[in-house]
Amino acid sequence: MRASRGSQAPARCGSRRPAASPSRTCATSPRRASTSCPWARSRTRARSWTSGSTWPDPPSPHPFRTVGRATRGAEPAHRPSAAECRRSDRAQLTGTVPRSTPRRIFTVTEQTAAPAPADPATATDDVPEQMRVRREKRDRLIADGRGAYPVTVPKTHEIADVKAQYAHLEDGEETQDVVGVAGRVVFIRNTGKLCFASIQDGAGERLQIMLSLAEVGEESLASFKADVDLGDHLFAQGRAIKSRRGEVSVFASDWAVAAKALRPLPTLHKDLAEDTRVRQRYVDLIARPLARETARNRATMMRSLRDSLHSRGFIEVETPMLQTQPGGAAARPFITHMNAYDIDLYMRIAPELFLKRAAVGGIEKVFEINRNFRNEGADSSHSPEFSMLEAYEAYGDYTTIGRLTQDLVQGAAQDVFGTQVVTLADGTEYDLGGEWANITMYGSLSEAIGEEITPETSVAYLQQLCDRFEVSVDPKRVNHGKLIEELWEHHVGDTLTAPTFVRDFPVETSPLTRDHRSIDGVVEKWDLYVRGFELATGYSELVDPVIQRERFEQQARMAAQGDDEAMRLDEDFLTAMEYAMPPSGGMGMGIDRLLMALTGLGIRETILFPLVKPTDD
RNA sequence: GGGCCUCUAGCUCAGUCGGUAGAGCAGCGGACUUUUAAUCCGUAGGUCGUGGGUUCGAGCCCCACGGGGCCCA
Repeated sequence: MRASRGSQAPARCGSRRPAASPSRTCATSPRRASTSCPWARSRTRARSWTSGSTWPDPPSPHPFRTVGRATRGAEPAHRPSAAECRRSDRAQLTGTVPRSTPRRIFTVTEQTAAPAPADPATATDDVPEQMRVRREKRDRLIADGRGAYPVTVPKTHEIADVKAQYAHLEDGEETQDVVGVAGRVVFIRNTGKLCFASIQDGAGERLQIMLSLAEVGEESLASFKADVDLGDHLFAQGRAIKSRRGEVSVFASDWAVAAKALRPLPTLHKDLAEDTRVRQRYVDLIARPLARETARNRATMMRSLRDSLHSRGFIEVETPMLQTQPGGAAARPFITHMNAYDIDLYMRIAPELFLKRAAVGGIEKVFEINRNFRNEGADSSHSPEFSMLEAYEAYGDYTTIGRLTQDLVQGAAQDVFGTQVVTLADGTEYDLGGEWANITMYGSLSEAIGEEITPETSVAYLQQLCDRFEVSVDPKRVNHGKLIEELWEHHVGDTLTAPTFVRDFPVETSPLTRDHRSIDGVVEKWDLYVRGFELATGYSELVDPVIQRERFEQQARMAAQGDDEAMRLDEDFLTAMEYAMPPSGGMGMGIDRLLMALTGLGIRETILFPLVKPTDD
């Protein structure tokens, strides 16, 4: 659907362009993923020598079990991580975390790891001092047998759980409850015989660890001071207490570096520079709460969309991303090559033509959320790869699909933020609630320029208007619809702030949309504008295969005139349509743009790992 | 495509009139058993995006290129 518009920036893909999410569904259920996913397969194989031919139990709440199992297997080669893993014999026997506190939780049972040899390529003088120092600390931890990258640590509690469970303690009150916690060190304060460290988990929850000379002993405390840095993953086991200053803390009886960081953390009190945030999102996620929040909000939003669609009986499908012929939108595709068949393939610019094939086949309420690729510019609202939701509803039309779209967006706002009045990044509020405005393209344009413009208005006159208002149009694409669209964007598009459906577009702009049921020259299409940009588009789908063929032929003529975004005739798609697709409403919505609409962030903030131009060194 | 801004220590940034480069954080050494961006003493750290040019002398002026941002088309 949303394809044909050939206008400028927003029009290009406007509606259908969102962002990205790494596709790794197979990673979440390793036991089931052995057949179709090569990644999972290789993982299974790699593991099988330690634990037999089947997968171990689901991730054990008692990491020691895993340790025991892992260390029983013969290490095939030098594997420092296994050798470094220390474990408690007692815990291994019982499979539980000891309640009484052993002096040393970990004892090295195998010391096969040779002290890491200095790597001449990296341990030389031209690495920054801080990296050299941290590498030396890593080497020392390994040489001492403490380990810098143990296989596992006996973590028993999440940080948030400890904080909640012991929040009631009085200042300075101590318990005898022993917990094991882990997180990244984000603060260290050393007052001599007592050290404080704050560890942070992936959600940004922080917990204070206290290490005293009396509790851990001189050697352990000295090692902590010497070898633990900001940025390291730290495990600590000890009693849950509340400090004299009222902070829930773990009073460590033992600790371990869970993973040594070789690079220093950036200053946590200042945001990273914009460019660094995007290029090193992993650092951004550690350092900036909004980055963490956005990644989680995106996940909530995706789940909300899927839940809303599933609850309405829609079925999610996946359609080809590698296509022999790009279609479903007016956009330039990426081209790639398939060696086996020695043919060029196109990365899809839209899923539309395949979703309609699915509708022909009887998947009548169907949707897909996935990536599209458009070989066009990249700026603050366009990414070359973006995620889009497309949905088709048999026996619906552009009105019912508009209602669905409003419900989806409002539901997402509700699920992510608990309200339909969202607070944007700049602090302003934006109201997505209520019934959204409906205007028509010709009506709103006529009103804006003060004279009646209709589908009958001549191209010559529209060209005059464009000249008068200094609206430039690519000469290769001049036609009634294109001129209307450009004039409309110039006069009306920029003025829309509240959520607004703009309905009834010129036929030339929408080759996959059916003619209006009562108005000649326009098609049943809307664009949804939110905060001034195009968020979604919806159609009463064109299902007459004869008219569809004519529209394609018209597009082919536009292509012959030099319009490189014109659609190409897709014979197999027409064949499918000749089996008859039920009357349907369809919509496409940019997922990245939806998150932008909900948060006020730029597209590079809503995409976890946006494409960035490589630096030149 | 056009205009403007920007690139300096691991990070965030200052750097005046062209005169051999600074701060905070983090790092290193030391002190400190309740800190919260701890504090105190000491200390190390630089291809100033890259390449040219002007100049006795360039982080600074000029040109080109590269990365990023903003605004326009």
